[in-house]
Amino acid sequence: MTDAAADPVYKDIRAAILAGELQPGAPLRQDEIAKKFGISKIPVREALRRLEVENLVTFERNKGATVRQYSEGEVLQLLDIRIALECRALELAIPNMIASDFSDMRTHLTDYAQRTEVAQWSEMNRRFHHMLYEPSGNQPLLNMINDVEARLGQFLRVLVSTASGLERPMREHNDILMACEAGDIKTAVAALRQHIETTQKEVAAFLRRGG
Amino acid sequence: MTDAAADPVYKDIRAAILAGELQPGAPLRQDEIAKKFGISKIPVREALRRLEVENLVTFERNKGATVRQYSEGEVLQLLDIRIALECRALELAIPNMIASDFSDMRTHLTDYAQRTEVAQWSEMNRRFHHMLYEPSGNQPLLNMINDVEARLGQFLRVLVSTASGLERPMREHNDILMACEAGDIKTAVAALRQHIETTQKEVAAFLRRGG
DNA sequence: CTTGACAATATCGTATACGATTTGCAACGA
DNA sequence: TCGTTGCAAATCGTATACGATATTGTCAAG
Repeated sequence: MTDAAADPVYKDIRAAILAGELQPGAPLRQDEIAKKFGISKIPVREALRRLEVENLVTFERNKGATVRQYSEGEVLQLLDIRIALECRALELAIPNMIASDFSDMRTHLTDYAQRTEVAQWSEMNRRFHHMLYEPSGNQPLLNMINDVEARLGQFLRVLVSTASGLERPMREHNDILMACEAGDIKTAVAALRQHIETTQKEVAAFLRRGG
Repeated sequence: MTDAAADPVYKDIRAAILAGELQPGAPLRQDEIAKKFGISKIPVREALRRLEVENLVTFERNKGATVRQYSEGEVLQLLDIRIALECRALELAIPNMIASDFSDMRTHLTDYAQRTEVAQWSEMNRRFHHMLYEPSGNQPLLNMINDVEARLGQFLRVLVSTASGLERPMREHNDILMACEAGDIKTAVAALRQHIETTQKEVAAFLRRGG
């Protein structure tokens, strides 16, 4: 973060992994990356180590770094973590929501519903969820949600564009938002929880069929 | 982890921070650490960067690393995260608990109650909580709980030995364990939640009095 | 005595260099 | 043909070296 040379490397590689441009298992050669950015290996290594701690990259001694591959079980476990973090975030956020928050979210959902490009669904979905949690004001919590999101990213992007269509999530998003507007924390949290649990079931089914 | 030279540095400094030997704000000089371990600065930097991503250390450009200082608000927010993660972990763990888990926890609590050394309370408390969550089998979740625990460590160690005594936590621990033995997820989670919320209130009070 | 400018020192960040390990390939023998 | 062995190239991990930046101490002017 404070590190001039490593920072662009970190950002670029991270973005490439999240966008799916770098597939799991892809090797990340230090010299190659260093040359590309016109720097030495040392800041490159620091960027890669950082991604390692974020669980996006794996190091093997004397073999270097590769884009991390998640097992099926881990994906389901990460969704359990999402349930924990996001339900709590929503619970904390609802009492802080104001009129403009609701209208922003409504606008976003309307926009979302009209998008036909499958590629954008994933990003818009992500954005809606974050709008729900931001009023919590709990930055460490929001950061953790982002981290988990990043780890699941590759996987869910594929899933969203195949398994679940647009209708079911949209309906559930609406239900959650309505409960928020009513200030009904219990209902909203229950709806969010079910929303993520359904995703979890879809992932499980997707994997069973050999995704 | 895969990194021979940096690993001992990482472990040592991390342990020193968690044990409170390195106070928040304390500078971590690279050359000094390197000499102490008989290595160069480069692996030292990697160890420190790793601790930075774990939020235990802060870097300032051209000023180096210091042990991170948490603000009062952040401590309370981290406790909100504990509520999220630990309640979920317990929920997932209870269905997997077997007789030996219960007896291990009972034994531990009995042992705990007889300790008179305040210094040990914090560690025994930590251990009990982890025994509750381990049967969840969700390793990524357990790792996150550990991370949050580490960030709160310095703070709670002080608190446990001052604000709350031994009686109240022990009673609550007992309540949680009894609900687990009864297989009553709802009651157990509610009790755990209240347990952490009480800690949160104690921290808030402690800070208000200028801890 | 205080304050500001400047020099000396300490510390950091990273490029370069090099030994260590792994990987790819080719020559050889079964 | 196929598996082995050994060498060459690729890649890694880290020590050393050095320019850049921050910190500290000194001295002169006010």
